[in-house]
Amino acid sequence: MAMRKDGIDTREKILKAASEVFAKKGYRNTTVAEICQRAGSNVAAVNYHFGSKDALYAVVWRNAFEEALRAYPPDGGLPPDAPAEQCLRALIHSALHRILGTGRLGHAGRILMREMSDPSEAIRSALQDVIRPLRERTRSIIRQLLGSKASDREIGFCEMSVIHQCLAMGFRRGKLPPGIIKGRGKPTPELIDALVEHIMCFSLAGIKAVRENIKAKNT
Amino acid sequence: MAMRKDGIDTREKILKAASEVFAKKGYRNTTVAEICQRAGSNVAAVNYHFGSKDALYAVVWRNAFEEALRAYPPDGGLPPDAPAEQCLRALIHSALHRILGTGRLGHAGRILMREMSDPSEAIRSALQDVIRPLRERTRSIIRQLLGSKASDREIGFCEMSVIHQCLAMGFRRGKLPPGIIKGRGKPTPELIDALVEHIMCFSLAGIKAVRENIKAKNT
DNA sequence: GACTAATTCAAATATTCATTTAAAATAGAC
DNA sequence: GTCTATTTTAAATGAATATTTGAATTAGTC
Repeated sequence: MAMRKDGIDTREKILKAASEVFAKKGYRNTTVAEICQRAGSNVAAVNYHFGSKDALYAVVWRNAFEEALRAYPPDGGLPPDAPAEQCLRALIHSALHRILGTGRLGHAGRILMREMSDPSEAIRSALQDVIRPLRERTRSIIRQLLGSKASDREIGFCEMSVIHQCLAMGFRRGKLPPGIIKGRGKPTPELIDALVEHIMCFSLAGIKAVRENIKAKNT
Repeated sequence: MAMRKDGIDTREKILKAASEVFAKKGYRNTTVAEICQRAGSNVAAVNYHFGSKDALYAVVWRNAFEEALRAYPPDGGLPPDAPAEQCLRALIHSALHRILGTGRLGHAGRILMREMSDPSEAIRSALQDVIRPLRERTRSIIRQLLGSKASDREIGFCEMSVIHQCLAMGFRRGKLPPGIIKGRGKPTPELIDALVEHIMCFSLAGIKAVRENIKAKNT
């Protein structure tokens, strides 16, 4: 007999609930019980529908990531030969939205963030597969901006400087530091845009300075 | 009767072992059993000498933090009226050493890092007490560099840009990304110095660019 | 409407850990 | 050397939580 509609339903409800809780608390700090309670189902449902907490986590991750990348592609829809500066802006825009986005679309970013500082065996390799191409793209853009004389180390340092400005906000999940926003609310689209502008301005100047340094060293 | 010498001994051994394990794995992922095994003592020792895992963690944190701050003071020994640029360099130098330092002196930084993305109730308030003055100092330096026209938001953004470049490396504990160092080893003092220079160069240029932006807006 | 495979459910099981206990060992004061 | 408070130890306890089980329910097919 084929899958029943109510079965598909609770599967979906669990997926949704799990997404929310995993994104909010991380893998280790969420219990199957909490997921099921939020989904309005029995605790056995997770194992019935997904096999294990690990497997559920992997599915949640894949779904969330694919959805977020579809909503905010790292190339921002730019043609492959767009100027490096535009590509950088698109990259920052995409990263910030994936990390700060409220609702479903922010889940992947927040899970990724947690995995960076406390990797869980469950999705380690899947995560690497996903990060690698993103990093390659970043490095290629920065290489263009730094010029052909840049060493791997210089590119690596700049990559780190740019990306971690984007990740920064993710580490204070929700609770943005005082002085940046008034209340304690979620980041508004307006704030995200302001952040994109700030990181662009800061990073372009930083990269240019590093580039000058390289030039000075090579004379 | 006073404390016995062997008692003091195992207390010390546990403190040392706990420091190492907590710094490496974070609070939630370390077990009392592992600490005691590494210390060569019975599992009951933690509770006998410290009362609980929580309490042990708090002592470890306080010791590690005080030691690290003594070894790498955020003002780098500069006089209170030193120019802002020098203060910024000292701040970055201190932060990087506390985060990347191998051995004992790196523990506080690594614990702090973990607490940022996954705070444990055990030391939440102690942590805040410690971070507040550091942040105040950072903001004050950045305020000087940005000029008096800078808004709280602009200061906050720049603070974030600078500090998270320093934190960046901490999130890849040990495993530095390829392209930055050759092997997979621990960060060498030489690498740390290079990082300080990079972050200084990148950040000063970034801050200057933001400052120009502010000036342009105000005309 | 009866049948059956899919799903739900409550309870049981198993595992991992922190913490407690109470007896045994021992360092240090006298 | 004896005595006692301190410390160590192995085992017990208890709490949290993922997973399993088997019976009960139910949706969909004929």
